[in-house]
Amino acid sequence: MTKTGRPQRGDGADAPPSPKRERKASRSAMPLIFDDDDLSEELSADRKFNWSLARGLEILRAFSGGNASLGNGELAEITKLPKPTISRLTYTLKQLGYLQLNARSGKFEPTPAILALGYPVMSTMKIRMIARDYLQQLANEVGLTVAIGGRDRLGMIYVDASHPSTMMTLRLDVGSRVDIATSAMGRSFMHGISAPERELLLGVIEQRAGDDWPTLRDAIQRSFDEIDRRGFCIVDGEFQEDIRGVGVPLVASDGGAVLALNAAGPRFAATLETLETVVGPRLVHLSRSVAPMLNR
Amino acid sequence: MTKTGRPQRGDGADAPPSPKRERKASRSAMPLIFDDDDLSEELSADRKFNWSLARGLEILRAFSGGNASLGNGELAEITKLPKPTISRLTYTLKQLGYLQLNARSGKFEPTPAILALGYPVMSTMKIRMIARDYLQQLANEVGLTVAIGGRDRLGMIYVDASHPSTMMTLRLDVGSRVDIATSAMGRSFMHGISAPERELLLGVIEQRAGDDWPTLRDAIQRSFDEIDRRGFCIVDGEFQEDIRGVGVPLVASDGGAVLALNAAGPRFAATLETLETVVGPRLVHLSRSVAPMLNR
DNA sequence: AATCTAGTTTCGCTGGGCGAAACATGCAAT
DNA sequence: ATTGCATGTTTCGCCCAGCGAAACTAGATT
Repeated sequence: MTKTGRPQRGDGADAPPSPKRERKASRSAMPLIFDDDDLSEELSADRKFNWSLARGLEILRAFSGGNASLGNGELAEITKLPKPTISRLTYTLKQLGYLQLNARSGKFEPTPAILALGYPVMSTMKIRMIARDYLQQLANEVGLTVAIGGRDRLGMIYVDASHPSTMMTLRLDVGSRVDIATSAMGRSFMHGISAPERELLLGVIEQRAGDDWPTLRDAIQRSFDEIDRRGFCIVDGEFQEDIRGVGVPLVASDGGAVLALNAAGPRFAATLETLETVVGPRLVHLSRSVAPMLNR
Repeated sequence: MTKTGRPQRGDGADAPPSPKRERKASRSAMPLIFDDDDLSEELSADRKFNWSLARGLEILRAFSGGNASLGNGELAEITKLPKPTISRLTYTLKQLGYLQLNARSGKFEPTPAILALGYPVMSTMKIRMIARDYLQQLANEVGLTVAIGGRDRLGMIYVDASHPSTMMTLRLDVGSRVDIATSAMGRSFMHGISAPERELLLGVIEQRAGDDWPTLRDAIQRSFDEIDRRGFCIVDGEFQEDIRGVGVPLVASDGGAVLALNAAGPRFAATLETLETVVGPRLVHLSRSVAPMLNR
């Protein structure tokens, strides 16, 4: 969130000059990606874009940063919005039942009501009904978490996840977020989308990567090659130290939705060989079986 | 959503007089409950309340009405907002990645990104980590869906749910919504909250119930009595024909969060006697075990 | 009492958001 | 082609909802 706002109250006699505000011209209206703190740019001068809504949602997102509860001050910090604005938006969200004020700490915390927003997503995804049992079965067999994910900005969100009955660590559940660039799931997803979309995404990833880009680009390219060759890719320790996983694109046969499958876990849970000879092929098979059912 | 808006463009010569607009005085700023289409009232003149945000979120909620995808027209219908407003808000939500336009149907559908909003709720709820295995175990043993839920307006949202490995029907999952007044879970929740809050809620439920209120009130009272007597309540076929369930309040020992547990399924899955002698007591026990862990 | 920190409220301004109406588009029936 | 209907977008000018600087309030700490 940046959108600076408006100058105000230049005020009486010798008030300090309010900081200069720039207004940018909009360029495009592509899918739009942006990560973290950066909406601005594209939308600054878009007459159709409603900033109040965007800001409010950005507040809800702020809680994904690992903090269970946040005060107005912290929210102002995170979102870069002025305090009064935060105050009013949190007030609104509280009235709507999406946030509640923890009397003890004086901070806000998200409520179950927010889950209701996500329900339509989960319930209308046929795959979940269909694939659920396959996921669970595969998870148990290979001892890894098996999940379906879709894109959110520069991350992949777990839409469904099955854990093997044994695994206690690495419980990434529905709604979890993994990086799109360094995870097997993310790369599989990127492989599944159209070329222009992919280029757009990679462009943003490049920007974010900075100096690491050459390395990252090569790694991504290798994953793409793997998928071309045998349908799946393996990522070992790039997304997170000591985590390895397999990814497979999941593309609706009518070209509609694009998702991705993965199977992942701590290194000790699976050798690279197992991933290559057993898990990968199984995932590919799973993907082929459910892809035709994705069409609504 | 009602908040009528502003008159405009009374316009040239003999234009039809734009409809009169009333502006209401605000009354209170209580927790606020409202269901379905009715925010208005309380907030109309609240300087702190941001309507754009509320409207935008209302659009996301509209998809909970069972429709997987909705066009701007339908959304206008449902939310009672004028078309241009809908147009802009859906545009904004699309830009933010929460909605995507299905090219085939020309309608919007919610995306996985929305799940990311709910993740903080799920991840910070310690109970989920702790109770998860108990839930699953109980679910398998009694052959019913066992869930934890919190309130959302006049419904209860499943925060966690475990299905018995056998059950294929009635898969109410995380994010599912059941009525607060006619479900065992809902009534258990109401039993758990403070008296003033409860009265407030019952007031709204009364309004919504209309002529059915006397019957409903008695049924709710009976459930309250059951909970007083033995810790749980049983509801058979009130929430939904052929569904029966047991509910238990789940109150943090520090009085913070209030949730509820339930175990439910189709009638054939459990006799009333089983619910009374086995499932109920087990749920009560579960509630007692995890309640102390609710404090953050 | 003085200083910090955290949040809320005031206040005046103004441009962001608004809806009526006009326009565009798509599809069917005539 | 034309008309009609249904759906969605864009224009346009208005104006008040929302904004942020600054003042204020409330606690906590020194």
